[in-house]
Amino acid sequence: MKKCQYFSYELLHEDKNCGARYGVIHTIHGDVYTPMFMPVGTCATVKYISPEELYDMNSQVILANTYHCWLRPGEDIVNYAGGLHKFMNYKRPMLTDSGGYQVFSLSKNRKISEEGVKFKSHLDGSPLFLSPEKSIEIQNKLGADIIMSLDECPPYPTTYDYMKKSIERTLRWAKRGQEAHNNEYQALFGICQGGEYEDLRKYSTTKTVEMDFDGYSIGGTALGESKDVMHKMIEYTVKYLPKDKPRYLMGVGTPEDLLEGVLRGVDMFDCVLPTRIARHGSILTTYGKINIRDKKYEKDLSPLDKECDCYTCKNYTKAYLRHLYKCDEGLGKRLLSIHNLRFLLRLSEDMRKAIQEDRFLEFKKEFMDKYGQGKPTTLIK
RNA sequence: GGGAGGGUAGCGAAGUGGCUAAACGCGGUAGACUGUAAAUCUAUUCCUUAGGGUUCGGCGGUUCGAAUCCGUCCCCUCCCA
Repeated sequence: MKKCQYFSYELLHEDKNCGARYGVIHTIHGDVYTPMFMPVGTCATVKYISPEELYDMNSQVILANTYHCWLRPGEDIVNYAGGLHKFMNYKRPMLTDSGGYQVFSLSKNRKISEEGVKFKSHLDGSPLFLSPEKSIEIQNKLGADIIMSLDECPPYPTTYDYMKKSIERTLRWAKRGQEAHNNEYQALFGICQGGEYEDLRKYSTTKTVEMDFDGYSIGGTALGESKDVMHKMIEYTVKYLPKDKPRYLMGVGTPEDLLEGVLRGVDMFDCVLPTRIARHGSILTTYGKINIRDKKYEKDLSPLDKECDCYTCKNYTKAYLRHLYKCDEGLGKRLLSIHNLRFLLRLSEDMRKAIQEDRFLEFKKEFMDKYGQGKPTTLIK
């Protein structure tokens, strides 16, 4: 195992009134401030968005996905090109997911064993085998600043017995991945699972922490559980995490989920939501979610969100964006994605500021008072 | 002037006596989307006071029953003169 000497986390300030924390992560590609939202670029690109546009919207870390990059173009080609940063011309820090989420999302096409996961490629059905060692090997070649240990992400709900077996196996996989890790420039995060079961969350978390990772991820949330359950999953995990390491809530989420996570001491988030829903016409605004497709915006010459400072809001009207959307023009998807990403990045900035001033709770209430005035967002049944 | 084929919902297009208010596609109107198998998926789309009402170029027939059969008129496309 190669321990990373180029990665560290500093807790700069804790809000006096809640668990929210402001910090900085040092990497060889620069410093990033937390709490932060990380845009997802599964196939080594944030869909429709260039690196320059990401810098402009003050994006810090972006993600790429091990499973997808493994299939195309292949980790050796990325490595030959000089790693993900050079390959895709992104100069800021990057993170790769381990393929653990595909253990969940491709569940119809895979089989889990102690050794690893057998997949059928979603592209052509060809057989694939991903082990903890293989995942780390691929990620070592991809060269992101932060990499993830391969985990099993069981669906929600999962029985207690299965979850117990699953977290035991994920712990063994974590150990194997740690031993396989062979790139001193990369920080390795362990992933805590355990579903909604308090004792399993505690067990998974404390055992993972004992292995001394560079940071800790909270997995298994936002899989269809209620908000209450999600909040409990976060609490059951954060409780056992060390203060001097970053905490990453994987796959989350909505503006309200970010606020709830930060309130409970989470530092990092990622989610496909802003980009995916943008491509489908849904827009996050200060006053709630809207759909640009709706006829009421046909002649609306105002920006998507009057309080937004993004490139799209500074330059384009709803009427034009609606037109682009309805014509299925790529520029529409790009402009809408820019807005939604900037919305969550700006929310992150505002949260950091509020925490430094010990007024996170007030900020959260003010934000939700406005955001809730729009159409209620029922993202989880 | 002669011959042939057509006119079905906003558009394209099935259907050729009852199971047809009428397949399907597009377009329209809405909804969903949380570590991306996602430029995807779902609902809805003649009118309606929800009981019904009015439709398949127009009009008139045949029939218990017609978008479907018959007559006639209008219009469109192609070929020959």
